Formats: sequence, C-alpha cells, structure tokens
Amino acid sequence: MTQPLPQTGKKQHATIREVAEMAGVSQMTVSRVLNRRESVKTSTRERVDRAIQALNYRPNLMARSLAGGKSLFIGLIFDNPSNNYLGELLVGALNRCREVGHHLVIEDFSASSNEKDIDALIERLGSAGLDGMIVMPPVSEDEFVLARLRAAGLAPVLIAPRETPQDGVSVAIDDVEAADLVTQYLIDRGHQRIAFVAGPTAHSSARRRHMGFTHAMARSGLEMNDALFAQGDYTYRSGMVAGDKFFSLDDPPTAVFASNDDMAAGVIAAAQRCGMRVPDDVSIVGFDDTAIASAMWPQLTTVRQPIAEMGYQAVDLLAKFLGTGEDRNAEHNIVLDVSIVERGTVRRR
Amino acid sequence: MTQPLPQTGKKQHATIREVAEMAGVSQMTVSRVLNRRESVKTSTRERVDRAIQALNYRPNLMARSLAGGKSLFIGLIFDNPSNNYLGELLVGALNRCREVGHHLVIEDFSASSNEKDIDALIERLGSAGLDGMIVMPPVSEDEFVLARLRAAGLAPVLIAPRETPQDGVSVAIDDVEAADLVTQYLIDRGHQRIAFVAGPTAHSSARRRHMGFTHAMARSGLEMNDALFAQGDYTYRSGMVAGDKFFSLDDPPTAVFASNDDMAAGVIAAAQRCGMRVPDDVSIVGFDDTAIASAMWPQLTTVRQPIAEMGYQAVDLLAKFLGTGEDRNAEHNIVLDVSIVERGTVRRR
DNA sequence: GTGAAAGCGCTAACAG
DNA sequence: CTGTTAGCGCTTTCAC
Repeated sequence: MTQPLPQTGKKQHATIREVAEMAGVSQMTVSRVLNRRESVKTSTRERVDRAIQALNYRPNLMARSLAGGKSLFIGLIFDNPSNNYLGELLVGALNRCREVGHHLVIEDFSASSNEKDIDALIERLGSAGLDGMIVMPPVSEDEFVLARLRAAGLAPVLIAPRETPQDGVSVAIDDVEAADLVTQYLIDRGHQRIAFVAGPTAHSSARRRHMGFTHAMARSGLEMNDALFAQGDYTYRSGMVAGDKFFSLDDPPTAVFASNDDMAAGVIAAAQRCGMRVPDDVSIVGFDDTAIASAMWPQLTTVRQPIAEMGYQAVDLLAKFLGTGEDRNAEHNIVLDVSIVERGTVRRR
Repeated sequence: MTQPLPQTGKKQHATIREVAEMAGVSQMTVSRVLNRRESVKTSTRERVDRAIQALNYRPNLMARSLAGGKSLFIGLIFDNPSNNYLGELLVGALNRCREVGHHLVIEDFSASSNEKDIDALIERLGSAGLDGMIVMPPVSEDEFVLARLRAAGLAPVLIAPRETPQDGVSVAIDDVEAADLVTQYLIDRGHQRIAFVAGPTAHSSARRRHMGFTHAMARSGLEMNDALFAQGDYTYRSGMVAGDKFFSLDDPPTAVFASNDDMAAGVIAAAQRCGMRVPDDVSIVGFDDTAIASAMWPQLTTVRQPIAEMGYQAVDLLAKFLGTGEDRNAEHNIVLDVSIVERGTVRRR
C-alpha cells in the first residue's frame, strides 16, 4: 500500500452526538431531522443540517438498525452463480438494502437437486432467521420449492415467476407486451415476412412471448404460417435448427424474432452458414439481452429487462409486507417496463 | 401471501441473554463460546452450546459489529453491471462479509467517463466513509483511477490487475501458468499443429497468456509460426477473422487456442462457415468461461477462474490489512488456481 | 417543539 | 476460568 493505512480501519466518523453538540441541540433533535420528522422548527433543522454538512456526518446504519430493531435480513435465492442476471439484480437489491439498512444474505440453491437436498436447505433457511426472501428464476418457477418455502413460513418475493401468483408477491415484466413491442418494432421497419422461434411451451414466459408476437402480427394483418414458425427450447442449438429451416425456404423471412438471445444467436449462425448477411439480408431480434447479445457479431438487437430495478423493487416490496403492517395493501405484483436495445441485427427495409 | 406474515418482520430471536440464563452463566461466557475463545471450561462450553441449540440462537451481527466497533464497510467498484463476473464475485465477497459482519457497498463506475466524473466519484467514495475497496477489472487496470484512489487514502484490493502491484494488494490468477495448462491439455490429446489467437497486447493478461502458450509449445518442441498465429483484440469478430485465416491454410491447425471465449466463439463460427466440424475436424479452447462458453453449440471447453473465491479472498485480504494491524505481513498478492472446464470443443486425436 | 433517560444485543476491559 | 461494568450510535418513550 502506498499510503500507510489507518490503524483501526474505522475512520473517525462523526457521531450523532458531535452533530448535536455542534448544533447546540440534543441527539434526539438531530435524530428527528435525520428521519424527516415534521416536528422540528425550520431554524433548528437548518442549524442541524449545517452541522451535519460541516462534520460530514453519516449515520451509522448498524446502530440505527440495532436501536430501531427493524432491519431485515433478506435471503436471495439463486440457482446459478454465473447467471447473467445475478449481478445486476444484486446491484439493485443491495442498493435498496443500503438505503434502508437491510441485509442481504445470498443463498445458493444450485447444489440442491433432489427433494431431500431441498428440504435440508429450507430447513437451514428457516433457522437462519431470515425475515423474507427473494427468489430468482428458475427457482421462482419451481412450484415444488415455492410450496416448501411458503410452508416454512418464509415470505418469498418472486422474480419473473411462471405465473403471476394470486396470493403471492412478485416482480416481473409483461412478456406479452414486450414481445408485442419488438414485433411492432420490426413491422415499423418495413418487415412483413417475420418468422418466430418459440421457446419451450413448458415455460409460461415462452408462451406469453409467442402470444405477444401473434397479437402484433394480427393487428397489422400480417401472415403467420407454419413455415415461418419454429419450436425451439431456448438453446443456441435449437435456434440454429430453426434458422436452417427458415433460410432454406424458397421465400425466406426478412426478419426473425427469436424469443430469447441464445436462440437468436443460433439463428444468426445458421444465416451466416447459409450465406445470408445479417442484417442486410435478414434482420434478427432476440429477447433478454444476455451476455451473448453483445458478445457476438454483429451485436444483437434485443429486449432488455430492467433487472437492477427488479432487485430494488423486490427488496422494497418485501420490506413493505414485512414492515409495520401499514403497507399491507400495497400492490402485490409489480410489473416493470422493458426497453429495446438497438444494436446491429435489424435493418430498415 | 398464503401464510399470514408476522406483524413485526423480526422473528423473536433468542438473545445472548436468554442463552446465558438457560445455561446458567453470564453473557460474557456465552460471548466467549461464540467467539471460540480458548479460556472456557469444556463442561461450561458444552452447557452453553446446548442452550444455543435449544433456543436456536443466532448472534445479531449488527449488535456484534456495533459493540466490537470493527466491522468494515467495503466498497466494491465495478464497471459494468451485466459483467459476467460481477455476480459470482459478489457471491463470494458477500459470503465472507456475512461471516465476519462486514458490509458491502457497491459502486458503479460505468457512468464515469471523463476525468471530472472520476474525481467526483472518488470524492463521493471518500466521504462515504468506506474503509476500503475492492476494484474489479477493467477499473483495476486503470492506473489513472487507481492513483486517484490511493491518493484519496482509500485502500484498494485489485481483482486481476494489469500487473501485480508492487506496493498494493491484489487477487488474481497466474495467466502464464493457466495458458500453459490448456496448451498442455491440447498437446496431451495428441494435437501438434496448434494455432494461437492473441488478445490485445495492451492487456498484460493477453501478453501473459501468449507467454504461457509459448512455454508449453516450446517445452514439447512443437512448431510455432506466423501462419498459426493471429492477433485478435478479445472480440468475437477478431476471432472470426483469425479463424478464416487458419482454416484457409493448406495445412490447417488441428487445434486453436483463443485467449478468450469471445474470440473462441468467433473461431468456431468461422470453422463452421468453412465447413469444418468442431470438434471432429478442429478442436478449440477458450479462456475465461464467460456466459457465451455454455451458450454456444457445441459448448466451449475453456479455462475458468475461481471468481467467487476471488471475491471471498478479496474481502478477507482487505480485512486483514485494515484490521488491528497484526496481519500486516500477510501475503499482499494472492494467486489462485484455475481449472479447465471440459465441454464439447476438444477431441482426442 | 425539544430533551432526558433507557435501552437494542453484543463485546472490551477489567476484576476476581 | 468466569463475571461485572461500561459502553458502541442510535431510536424509543416519555416528560417538559
């Protein structure tokens, strides 16, 4: 280290007491100012604020939580540590946690394959003293695990669940609308022969994306037929197979909407192998904006979910329902807007 | 929610006092047992342990940190929230934090493009009261930012830095050895004509990987020539170009080592376009095990860094140097072992 | 409007 | 080896 490190690690943070002294008030008044309580005279508040500035005071979250007795420990259950979404969701969740002094405890579900493992893990979660949990896909789609979680009295907030839970709490996007949006995006750019690569019908997200595509196409009176449809399974490989089918047609599509990025990448590989240029000969869009979307060439135009925002909202939602009980009537299922990431695989005709 | 939620959110956790009462000892004794202090009679310890079990007691981390006064706030600086590594590193870092009661504060550097932004951000970091920070690549390679950080008195632990800092603290892998390892892996499988796709020479990791390749090849007395070398820039596209070069040779290589996964994916795309089968006609290995490695088809055999472990170690290292000062002599630069992830792109000849 | 007192759950520093 | 006494920095509950 170039600079000698401070011996204690803890910088000499100003405490609420020093602020109080400097402002000539009691700790309580400072506390009230910090917590935006109404009952503080404006002149007093200003004096306190000035002291806070001068001392560069930042409240100690741990002391606050301890005293307040209302900071939450939230478990975040994920399946795969190298999940693309994990980092972003964590960023959002952690940000909200910091704002309100909650704590995130991450829990890896990926090793739990059989029923016994799952029970053991839930047992562990239960006794870990967590106040609630955030459940990421694909665990959030696993009814078996969810039922176990609920039975254990743990309050799960589901991220992008299979179906909007009637009696649960979730944060998700509207797949139908999002798929409709990209399809319309293609239509707006002059495409008429648009092929669709569906995801596995077992995933409700796949079904919803298909529905969105159908809506948009029907709205514009565009043709949909079996030749321009391929059943994929969300893998690169199935995208390649779909591409091979489309591009060997006498009258190939001018655009392909693959309902996830991996399949879109597969379609592109197939196109290139068939000697078609992307986006000159054929335009392609994906869905999800996973890492592959910007790793490939040309980079994929796709739909992006606001993952960090979802993490933020999930923590917030959980806090509301686990809080004092005042916000019990808050919306249970939050739906966030998606956006289209325009890169290099779509061309105006 | 199916189950009525507890009104308070905070489960009625047992406190150290209840444990003490139940075991018929003082709080201090319980505390000593918890902290694995030697000076507790075995019989007493057992009594305490039993009470802990019975009450399902878990120490309150916040109270512990507050009282101990030695919990650290650690900033984690990253550049891109959808970085593949971020999630995993966060998992490891968070785990260690939980074990010792530290706190992670994540900081997004990605918006800071110009010098002014960077200064503003560092100012913010400094006044946020962080005790130290973990810096992820590519920020950890940015000497300008690092210098600023050090000047601000913030203690940075670098993840995979450009060069092992002489007067700094870092966690990294040995790129030379890792590259040597995969190359040898290829040689062991009977490959003799092995091509190499280099990364941008501005990255020291790229230079080190090249060095490792050279070592291994030389050790086995294998030929390296310009025809079997391509200068890439870590992008998919440059991998494709390299592949086109190799596969148009009269005597194409039987294996290609691309020094990152994106380039390896590009090489594979080129191979497929040239009508070569992977891995039957040509074997390909990458480096990093990013998302694309398992998204493509066939899935890429590649080198994987122990990212979560790196996060864990980074927190640990920081804590050591920011701690009581006892561990100041600990190793400053930790080097972790890599592993080869065997998937579908290498074939025994 | 504001303040004083009493902890939140735990550990440091000293006794014994 | 174990217990006692003080807090950590903040918020709560009551007074004024």
